[in-house]
Amino acid sequence: MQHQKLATIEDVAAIAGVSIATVSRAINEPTKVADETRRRVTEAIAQTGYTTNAMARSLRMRRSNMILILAPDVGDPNFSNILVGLETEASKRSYGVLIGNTQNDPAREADYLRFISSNRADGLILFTGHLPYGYGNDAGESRLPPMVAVNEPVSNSDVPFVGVDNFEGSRIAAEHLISQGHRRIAFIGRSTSKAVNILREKGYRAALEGHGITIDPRLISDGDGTTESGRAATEHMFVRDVLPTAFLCVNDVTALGVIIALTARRYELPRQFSVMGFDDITFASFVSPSLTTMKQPRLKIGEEAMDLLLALLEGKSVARKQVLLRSELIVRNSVGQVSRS
Amino acid sequence: MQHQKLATIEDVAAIAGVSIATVSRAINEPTKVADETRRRVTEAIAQTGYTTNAMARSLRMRRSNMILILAPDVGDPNFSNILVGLETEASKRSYGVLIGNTQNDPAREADYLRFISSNRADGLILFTGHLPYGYGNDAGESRLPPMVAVNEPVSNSDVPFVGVDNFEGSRIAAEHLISQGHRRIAFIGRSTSKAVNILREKGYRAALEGHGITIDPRLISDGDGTTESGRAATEHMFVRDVLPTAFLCVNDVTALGVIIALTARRYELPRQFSVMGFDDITFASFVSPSLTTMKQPRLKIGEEAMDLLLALLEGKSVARKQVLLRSELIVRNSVGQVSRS
DNA sequence: ATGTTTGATGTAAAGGTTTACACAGCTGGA
DNA sequence: TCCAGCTGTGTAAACCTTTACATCAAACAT
Repeated sequence: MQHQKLATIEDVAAIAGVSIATVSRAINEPTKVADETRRRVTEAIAQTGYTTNAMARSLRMRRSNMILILAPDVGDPNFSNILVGLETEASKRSYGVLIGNTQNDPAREADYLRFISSNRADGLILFTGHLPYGYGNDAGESRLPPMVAVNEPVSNSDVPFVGVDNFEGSRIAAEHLISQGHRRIAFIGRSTSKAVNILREKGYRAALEGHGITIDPRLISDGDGTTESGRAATEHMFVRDVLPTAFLCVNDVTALGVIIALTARRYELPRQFSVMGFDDITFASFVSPSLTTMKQPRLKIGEEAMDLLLALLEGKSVARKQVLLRSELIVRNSVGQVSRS
Repeated sequence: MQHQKLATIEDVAAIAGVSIATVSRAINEPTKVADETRRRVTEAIAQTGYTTNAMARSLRMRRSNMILILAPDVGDPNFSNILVGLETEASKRSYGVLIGNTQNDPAREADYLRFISSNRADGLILFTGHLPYGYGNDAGESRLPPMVAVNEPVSNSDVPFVGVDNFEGSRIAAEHLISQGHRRIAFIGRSTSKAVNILREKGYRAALEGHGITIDPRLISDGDGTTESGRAATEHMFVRDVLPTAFLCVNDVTALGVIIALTARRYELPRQFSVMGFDDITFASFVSPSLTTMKQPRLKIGEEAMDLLLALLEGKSVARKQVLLRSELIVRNSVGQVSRS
C-alpha cells in the first residue's frame, strides 16, 4: 500500500503516442517539439499526474539540485533568518536545502561531507567558520564542492564570503558612542581565533584612534560571545575597579550579559552606563533597556550567499569573491549621553 | 575539473577481483560474504575512496532516506530546538533532513509536496498544523507519505502528533497561579482555530473550575500568539477597566506583550500583577522580570517525532499515534503572591 | 531533378546501484 | 553412490531519466 507505482515517463509516452525522448524534450526543451505534440504530452501528463523522478534525473545528470547547509548550531540567533534567505533564494531557483547540524563535532562534519561525495548535494554553505573536517583524508583526495561561507568567513582560505562588513560596522558603533560623549569605551569579546571578533575589535580601535582617544588595554576583555562571558567580563572590571562609561560588545548576546551584570548591581541604564551590541537579534528590542545595536541584513545575506553559490555551481565565473553588506545603526535605549563623573 | 569521475562499485569490484554483486553485498549484508572476500573488498574500497552513489541507490530502492520538514516559519522560537532534536535522531539513523519554509503560502506548500512525489523525500514532519495544500488535487490522487506532526497537531486528521500535553500543562500553570492566591486570572490568547490555543484554554478552565472559581468571560481575550496581541489585549482590559490579578498567556511571546504593556503603565511586577507564559523560549529568562512559564522539552519532542516517523517509514506498526510529553513548571520572577487590593 | 538544410521524432546507451535467480562446489545423510 | 541442502558468488534485469545519434520528411537552393 505504500507504493502504488507512480506514473513514469513511459506511461505518459504511451498515452500521448510518442516516444519517451519526446516526452522528456516536451518537458525540458519545449521549443524543440511541435506544438501539437507538446499539447498531447501536456495532456497525458495531467491525466497521469506524472512527476519526473528526481533520483533518476539526478543519476543521469550527475546533479542533485540540493545544497547542504553546515551549521555548528542551528539555535544560533543569527541562524534562522539567514536560513530563510538561503531557503527562499534556493527554492526560487528550484534547489532544495539540506540541513547539517554539526555541533562542531568533527565526526559529524565528516559524516555530512558524505552527502557531497555520494552526490546528494551539489554545493555547500558554511556557517562554521572553517573548512569541514575530514576533507581530503580519504584516499581519492575528495575535492571540495563549490562553497560559500556565511556569518563567519573561513579563516585562511579563499572560500567566498557573504556577510556584513564587520570592521566598518563596529567602527560606526564606536563612533556612535563617541558622538554621545564617551571616551572610556570598553570592548567586550576580544578573541584571537574568531575572525568576526577580530574584525569588530579592529573597527573599535580604528574609531577610537581616529578621535585621538588612547586605548586602555584594561578595557578590552576576552570573550567567546556568550551571555555568560559578557556578565563575567563586566564583573571582572568592577572587581579590578577599572571602569568604562560605555560597553561596546562583540554581539548582542554578550551585551545581554553586560546588562544583566549592571542591572544586578542596581545601576540605571543608560544613565550610568551605556551598552551597545551588534547583530540586532530578535530579543534586542525586548530586553530592558532595549538594545542599541548594529543590524545585520540577515535575509539579504542569505539570499546573496545562495545566489553566489548557485552562480558558482552553474559555472559562471564570479567576479566578487566577497560580498560585504552594510550594517545599520539601530538606536534604542541602552546608550545615552555620557554622565558627568 | 568539477567532476573527476568518482570511483564506482565496478572499480572496486575490479580491484578486489570479484563481481559488483559481491561488492554490494559486502557493503550491505556483510555476513553473506566470505571473510577473505570481504577483506579484499574493504581494502579495495579504502584504496579507491569509493562512496556509494546515493542517487543510484535511491533510484533502485525507491527510497531517498530523506525527511522533509515543512515549517511555516523557521524563525519561530520553538522551531530551532525541535529541529535540533529532529536532526540529531535522523542523522543517527542516517537519514538526511530537508527544510521547507512555507510561510503558510499554499503555493509553496504544494511546491514542496513535489519533493515527495518526485521521490526526493520519504516522509514528512509537519510544523504547520494542517495538511499540506495541493494534496490530492492532481489526478492520480497523490497519496500522502508517512507524516508526523509536531509543535501543533493537525486538526481533524489522524496524523500522529508528538508534543507537549497542552491541556495538562496549562492546567498546571493555572494551578500555580491559584496556589499564589490568585482568583481573578485572565487568559490571553484564545482562538477558535488553533488547536494549541484551544487546549491551553481548556486547561485554564479546568483548573479554575476545579477550584470553584467562576470564570469571568471578560477576562478571556482573543489573540494570535504574537507580542502585539498580548500588548493589545492588556491595554484593552485597562480601557474596559476589567482587571485580573494575574495573566495566564497562551505562550511566552504573548506574555512578553503583556509585560511590555504593564511596564509601560509603570506597574511593578510581580508585586502588582503576575504574568505567566508557556513554552520557555530562549529569552524567557532574560526578560525583566524573568518569565515564569511551562517548559517544553523541545529536544526530546524532536527526537521522539523523528523516531516515530522512521518507525512508520520502516513499516513497523506503531502503537501510539500520539506522544504527549510533560511540560515542566519553571518558576522565575514574573509571578508573585496576589496583592491585597 | 538533385542535393542540402532544417525540423521533428525515434532508438538506444548510459548513469550506478540492488537483488532475483542461477550456478558451482561442498557437506552430510541415506 | 546419489541426492538434498547450504554457502558463496556471478549474471543480468530493473529502477527512470537524459541525450547523442540516426532517421525521415519537407522545404529549399541549384
